[in-house]
Amino acid sequence: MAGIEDVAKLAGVSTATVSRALSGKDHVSDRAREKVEAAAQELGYVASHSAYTLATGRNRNIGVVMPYVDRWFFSAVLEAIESTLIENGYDLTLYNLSGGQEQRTKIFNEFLLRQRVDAVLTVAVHPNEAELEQLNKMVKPIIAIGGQVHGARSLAMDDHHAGKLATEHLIALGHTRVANISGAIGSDREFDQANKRKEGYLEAMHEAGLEARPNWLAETDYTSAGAYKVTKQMLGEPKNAPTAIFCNSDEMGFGAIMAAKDLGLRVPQDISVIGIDNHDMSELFGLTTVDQRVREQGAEATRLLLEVLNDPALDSHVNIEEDVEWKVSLLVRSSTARPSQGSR
Amino acid sequence: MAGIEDVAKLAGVSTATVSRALSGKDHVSDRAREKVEAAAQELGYVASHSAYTLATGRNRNIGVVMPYVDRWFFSAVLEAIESTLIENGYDLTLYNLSGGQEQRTKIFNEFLLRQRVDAVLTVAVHPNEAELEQLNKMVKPIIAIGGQVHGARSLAMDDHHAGKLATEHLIALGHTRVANISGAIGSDREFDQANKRKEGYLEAMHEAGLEARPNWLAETDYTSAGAYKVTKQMLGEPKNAPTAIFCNSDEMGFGAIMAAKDLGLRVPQDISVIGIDNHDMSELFGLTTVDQRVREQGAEATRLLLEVLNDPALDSHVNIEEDVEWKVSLLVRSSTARPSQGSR
DNA sequence: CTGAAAGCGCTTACAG
DNA sequence: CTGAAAGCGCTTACAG
Repeated sequence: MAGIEDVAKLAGVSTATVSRALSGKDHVSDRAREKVEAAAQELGYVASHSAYTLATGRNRNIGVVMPYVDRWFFSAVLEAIESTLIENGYDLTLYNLSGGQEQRTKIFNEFLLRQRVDAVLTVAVHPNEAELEQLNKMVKPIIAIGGQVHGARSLAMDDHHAGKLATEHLIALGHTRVANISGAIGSDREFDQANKRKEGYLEAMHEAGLEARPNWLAETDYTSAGAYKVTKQMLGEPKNAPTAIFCNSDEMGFGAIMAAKDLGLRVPQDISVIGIDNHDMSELFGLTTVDQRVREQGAEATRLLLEVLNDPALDSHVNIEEDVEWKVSLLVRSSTARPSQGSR
Repeated sequence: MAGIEDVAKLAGVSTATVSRALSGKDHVSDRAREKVEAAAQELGYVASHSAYTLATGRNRNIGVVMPYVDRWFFSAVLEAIESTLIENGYDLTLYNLSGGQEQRTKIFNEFLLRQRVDAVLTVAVHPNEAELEQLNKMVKPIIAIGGQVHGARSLAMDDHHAGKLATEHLIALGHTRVANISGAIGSDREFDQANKRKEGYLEAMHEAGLEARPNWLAETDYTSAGAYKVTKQMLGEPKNAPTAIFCNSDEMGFGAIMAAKDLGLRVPQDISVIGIDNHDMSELFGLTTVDQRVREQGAEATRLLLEVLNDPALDSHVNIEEDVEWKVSLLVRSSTARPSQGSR
């Protein structure tokens, strides 16, 4: 492929002029610019990125770290991040933590330190102290989605509030026997959303003077299969089965709905279900949910990051803790309704 | 961050020795190696990637191009690719084509030509002639998943065979009124899987001496919402409603099942449904499918690519067309059964 | 406005 | 086995 030298020769100018003409940063005479542009066009010249990086220290590349990429939430947020970055001329390098501790260590201790990225965007990742220290070695901005990171900027919904909101919706409809299916504490140690959402549920129950019976509290992973299993168990109880279930995620909600149907129960007549997310398939299930506008969230976080990167006063901005709350709202569909008279 | 110079100074050797000791490629005395390793450890030295790339021409980075990242198939394949790459010390740079034609052009004409990747892996992308030419300018290996690319290596299932297999399963169960919900031709112009799967269906019908009535042929996008809609329409027909539906993907299968249930039909007693993929949620729906082991497919393609990259005779290997077929198999669950006697 | 030259931080023939 | 030095392909003060 053609290099800057070739372009300079063809245009009859120095490489410095080529560089200036193409970057558009410095003043170049119109005539020189035209010659350079024509030559570059003719040769199909694209500046080598590593040379650019070595000379400037800029990568035009963002590292994105997430615990999974094959779960809906993560893939949707990734899509939004990628689109926003490309629009702004940035590359995206993906690091996924699903490969276990060894891989995780490698990513934090080696990959991220190769000076290959200008900034790091974490999604629902909770770095430990040592990892945070490694990140800070890079002296580059960090922004976190889906949870706060000590000493870094973050954009996250209020999980406690979301859990409370979902539960209050059910209570307001008249439900008193409300269950919660929470993420298993420990299985996803990245985020402690699970806990916070559950606490929101507990608070709503408490404020309404309702008891949260032990058999209304289930834990499983964030999958529909897991929720299916615990829901069957819960609804199968001969006494005190709940009339409504708040699931920590929409995917869990899907599982709960399927379990109810398979037991011959009707949603929402016999059992109400609400989730959190507004998953692409929630419409299909008619699932009422707390919409967290996942894609907008990813795009917004990326914009925030880009702003920091483009700030001339960047150095002083590196790794300020600044927590931005992401607003969520109730989205009512057909999976929730008043409990039927003397239901079950 | 510490540079190679710092390490050399601390270890009391030249930078050449540091480089050799750390890369492990050239012979270095044990004593020198130990000193270098200790110094590198102490300083937390990680080689700058752009300098490495500029000096060697190697990026240890693969570009992955896909039309979406927020659809299950793509996110699952991406997860597998990423894990395989990280294991082998490679980075992954993601390019997603969902941003429209302008973005697509930018990716092929600029991003990929920056010499930032050692190879390109495309997933269900069908580059046009001009794009292919751009790719070939890079003189770097290309491997395609999910469809063949002219002049490049590929790993893909036989879509025609998959469609036929699914249809034959239904016919073998005794169904004669079998419908197909296909991807809308044109909506996903990347791949022409839609066509091939449909042709497999048509061939199976033909070979069984069955007619494929026009109202049994529907087209929609690859979503469950789209399939829901067309299924309702199809099953609502007063005459000649099908007793079985072959959906081009599992997500479409979910939509078909939901539509049937919402009409009060039982699956599989009143209507059988089969998909293609083996989506993570297929178990939940009890969906019979043609399993294409998505993650294994992504990992295998990545391994193939890495093999090519590590082949010392690489240059001669660049962009040979070599189509590897990926085997698929029928996975029977509870959404398919014999048609009931004189059903509907 | 433009060019010669230094420099970014590595790797790797070339000598020894 | 090891070091001095050239070179990878850009950008950007520094002079003019």
